[in-house]
Amino acid sequence: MTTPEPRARPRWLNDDEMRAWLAYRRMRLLLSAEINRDLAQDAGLSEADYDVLSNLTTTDDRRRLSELAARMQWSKSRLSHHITRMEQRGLVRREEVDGDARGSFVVLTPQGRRTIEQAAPGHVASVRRHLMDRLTPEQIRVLGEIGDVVLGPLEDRGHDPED
Amino acid sequence: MTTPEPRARPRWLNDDEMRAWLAYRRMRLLLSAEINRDLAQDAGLSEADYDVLSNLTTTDDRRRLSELAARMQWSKSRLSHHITRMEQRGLVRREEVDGDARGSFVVLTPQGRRTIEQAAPGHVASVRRHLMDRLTPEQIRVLGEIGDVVLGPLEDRGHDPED
DNA sequence: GTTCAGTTGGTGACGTGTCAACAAGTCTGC
DNA sequence: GCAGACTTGTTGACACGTCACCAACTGAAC
Repeated sequence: MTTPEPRARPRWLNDDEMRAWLAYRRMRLLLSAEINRDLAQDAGLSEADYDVLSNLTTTDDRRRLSELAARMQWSKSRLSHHITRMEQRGLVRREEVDGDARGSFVVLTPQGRRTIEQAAPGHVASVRRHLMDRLTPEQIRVLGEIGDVVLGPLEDRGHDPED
Repeated sequence: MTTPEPRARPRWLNDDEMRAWLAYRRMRLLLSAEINRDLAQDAGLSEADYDVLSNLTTTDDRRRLSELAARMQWSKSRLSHHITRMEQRGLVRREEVDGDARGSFVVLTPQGRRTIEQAAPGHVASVRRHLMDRLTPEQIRVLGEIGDVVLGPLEDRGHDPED
């Protein structure tokens, strides 16, 4: 309230910055909605489901819950809840870990594997249709750059999505 | 399942495309979390709250619910729920519309106005700190461009976020 | 061995967003 | 004026994510 300088003269966003900020926010809202819609319609999956499944396709189709959470940058709590729901739909199941009675594996079921394999081509097509095929190679490159610059500081010392 | 061509040879994402796609998704997850955290901490608002309030600051600090929903590209249902919650916190209130008994205005309360005015400088600073000040003018320009290209088709003939 | 700090994962309560259904009101054409 | 179509906004059920908390377990120091 009384801190004099920080609040004093805010440097507002200029036109380009405002345009970029709105672009980012609208994409978060509309682009995500569109891609999620496609995914739900032709595979019955949410984007979150798709992510879990695709991060689970490895040599043996299983990962420790913590490892999976860290990899996806989800909180363990979020993942635990989500796994519970996916378990009820038969897409994954939990399994005990030998040698660490606290731990649990998340394992892709055959149905889960079938589902992700059938969903993948359509999902890629959807990402292409709504995003990639509208951008020039240069724009795609810059988008990647932006991610590196913005996410670098957050992924390191950032406030982890830990519980 | 048996449609031969569309599913046949999916054009997977190349390296730059994958990098851009991951960048977009990680930003959606981490950048949003960071900016929301700041906003919650120093103004007690969610990003959604902030948006509603800032879209409500006009000459007379009021808008029709539908108009506000369209402007924000929210569904009327979402907005109605959210307004109910903000109403309970004293940030906005509903008011009847003369001449259309179905309608209702959403009106900024004095407390709502104070809140947004106090929150704005810190929020801008947060957007700068986490995003804008990390980007070159060129990157900012391209991000705006990307928004135009991607959102154009969605905002027009897109599946409206209507109820 | 025992202690104790740290880790792993789960849980319940809560705020949020979506979807489908709905009531009430308005508008159009006749 | 009135039937039928459309609009406005609300609601309830549900899926999701966060937060705070917890129980069970592990591992290192002593």
